[in-house]
Amino acid sequence: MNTTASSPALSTIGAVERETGLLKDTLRVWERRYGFPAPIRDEAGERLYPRDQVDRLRLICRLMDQGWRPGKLLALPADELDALIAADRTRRAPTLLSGELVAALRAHDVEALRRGFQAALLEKGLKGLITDLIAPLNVDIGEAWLRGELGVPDEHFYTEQLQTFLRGALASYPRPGRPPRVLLTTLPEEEHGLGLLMAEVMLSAEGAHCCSLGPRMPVTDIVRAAQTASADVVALSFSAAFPARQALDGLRTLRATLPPSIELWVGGAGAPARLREEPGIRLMRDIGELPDTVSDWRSRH
Amino acid sequence: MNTTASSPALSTIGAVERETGLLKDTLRVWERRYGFPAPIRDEAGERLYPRDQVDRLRLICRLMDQGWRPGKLLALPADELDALIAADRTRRAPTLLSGELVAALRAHDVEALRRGFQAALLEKGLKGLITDLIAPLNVDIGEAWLRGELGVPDEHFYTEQLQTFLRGALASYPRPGRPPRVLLTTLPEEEHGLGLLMAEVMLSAEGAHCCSLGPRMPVTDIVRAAQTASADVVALSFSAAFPARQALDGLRTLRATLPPSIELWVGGAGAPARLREEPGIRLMRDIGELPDTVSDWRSRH
DNA sequence: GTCCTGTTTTGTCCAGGACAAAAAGGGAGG
DNA sequence: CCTCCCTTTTTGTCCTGGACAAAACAGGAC
Repeated sequence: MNTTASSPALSTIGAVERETGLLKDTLRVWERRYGFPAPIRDEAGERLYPRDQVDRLRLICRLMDQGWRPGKLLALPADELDALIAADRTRRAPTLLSGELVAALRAHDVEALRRGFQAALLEKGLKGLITDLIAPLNVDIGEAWLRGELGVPDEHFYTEQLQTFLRGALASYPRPGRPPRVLLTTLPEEEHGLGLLMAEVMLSAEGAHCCSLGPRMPVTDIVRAAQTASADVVALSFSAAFPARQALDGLRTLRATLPPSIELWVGGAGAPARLREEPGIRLMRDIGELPDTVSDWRSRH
Repeated sequence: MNTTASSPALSTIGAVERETGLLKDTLRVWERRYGFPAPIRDEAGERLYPRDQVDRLRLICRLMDQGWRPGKLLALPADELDALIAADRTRRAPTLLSGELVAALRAHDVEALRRGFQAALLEKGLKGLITDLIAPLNVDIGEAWLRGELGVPDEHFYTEQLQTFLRGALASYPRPGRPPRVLLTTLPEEEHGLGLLMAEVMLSAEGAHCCSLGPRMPVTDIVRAAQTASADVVALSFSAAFPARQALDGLRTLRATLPPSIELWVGGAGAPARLREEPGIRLMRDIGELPDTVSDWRSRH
């Protein structure tokens, strides 16, 4: 087992920030308040975080994503933390994720995954593939990751293969599409582009004209791009971890800046539910609603 | 009045950090030492950066990427800075970037771009497309962006379309490949995946077996993944902006941790030149070297 | 030219205090 | 019982100004 020397045994506070996403200030204030993490110091008095503490920080981040509060977790001794992770692991039951698929992911078996996608495509068609297989699969994989059954590389590997598959489908679609012209992107703080890609495939399958800008687009630029591309609709996606408040603010600004004639469609697990009441914004709770929304748009034009 | 929107007239220091990549500490120390940026303060005494200062910071970052030193730039009055940018704009002449292509990018014309790629593919083949068109085009587009001829959305749009095109090619490749088995990824600090994708296409064109993990992979996980996927080669890519020192450190750690039987190939504009002398690491200055490197590997096995 | 060495520049880190935003808790009223 | 509103606690982010190490530069010797 290769527990030595990889991703250096001691990390500076900056490295830990980059690795865990926890700001330097947060790391320092946790240490002051809760006594954890407790990095050692170099000759100059600078913090050096041992790898096991960084690992534990990662566990803590996981549990926080599930609603635990830092105060509780940081006060906990290491073994109780492990117990919590273990408890959580048993609580969540895998639903769709078959043993074969997990095996394919863990072995990084390009072929097996491709075959799986391809088979589902033939059986259900492209839209069915996304709504019935990919969408629930993403949820399951996220949960399996939380349970610790899948590692970082497994998840990245899945994302890559899925992307290649979906983009392959996209590339072979007949172009150009017909209205509505849809501009797809995410706000600057949202870096996940997979939901966006799924939406693009669904829209293309409906024959819509798609123009994706990928993730991380400033509001000003979205507005400008929507105008130069003469888009009918701007579609945004939010992943689960996106802070609801930020989403709401960004969307309101965007809605206020965007010409009223351009519609604003929003989806993804992180799309704030409060959006229902927001005027001029169309919220989709499920990616399966996309085709109907397109038909609806067309009947109105 | 949108106080916390995505690109508001006033940004907090944290927002500026996320937007420009300059650390909070750096922003504060610049202010202390050079008197710029000079944000206003809210009632609580917290910095609020006006948009024009953030824009100027972005200009400064641009010039720094070209070798200017912050001390010079920050002491400069605004108009001289503009003059510098203008001078730079004239100095660099566009080489390959045709007027039509610029137009297609700015209009976000999906079709025109696709047709361009497709034509080049038919004429030169996949490898030729990448080495003769895409690789120099990337450089040109980067420079056009520096000159201010292309905006953020234009560049994102290009990236998206190119990705769809390349992945489409990838999806239609015969599988599985034959040895070497190559694992592709980037270090955690490197988020650009386009170079990686180009490499994957080149390798697939050579018939190699590729397994891409996408960007941002911790060293520990790279090693583990290379072993579980029984890779013969780990290939890493670095974009131009990557700090040379960090690259060198990461690569040395990786080389030391990776079993000696697994080769380490490195490429991209940000791959540090010093790597030449590094034992056990194969540096490619140009993506065109990839096929020869594969042949060489095969003749050795 | 290339290599080495001293100097300047530059980025990152520290401590410990402050405060605002978010979450939790606790009634009052539908 | 749930929902709304208010208070308290928790939590993250920002502040100052000092320190220092790494990188870039400049100058001199070979």
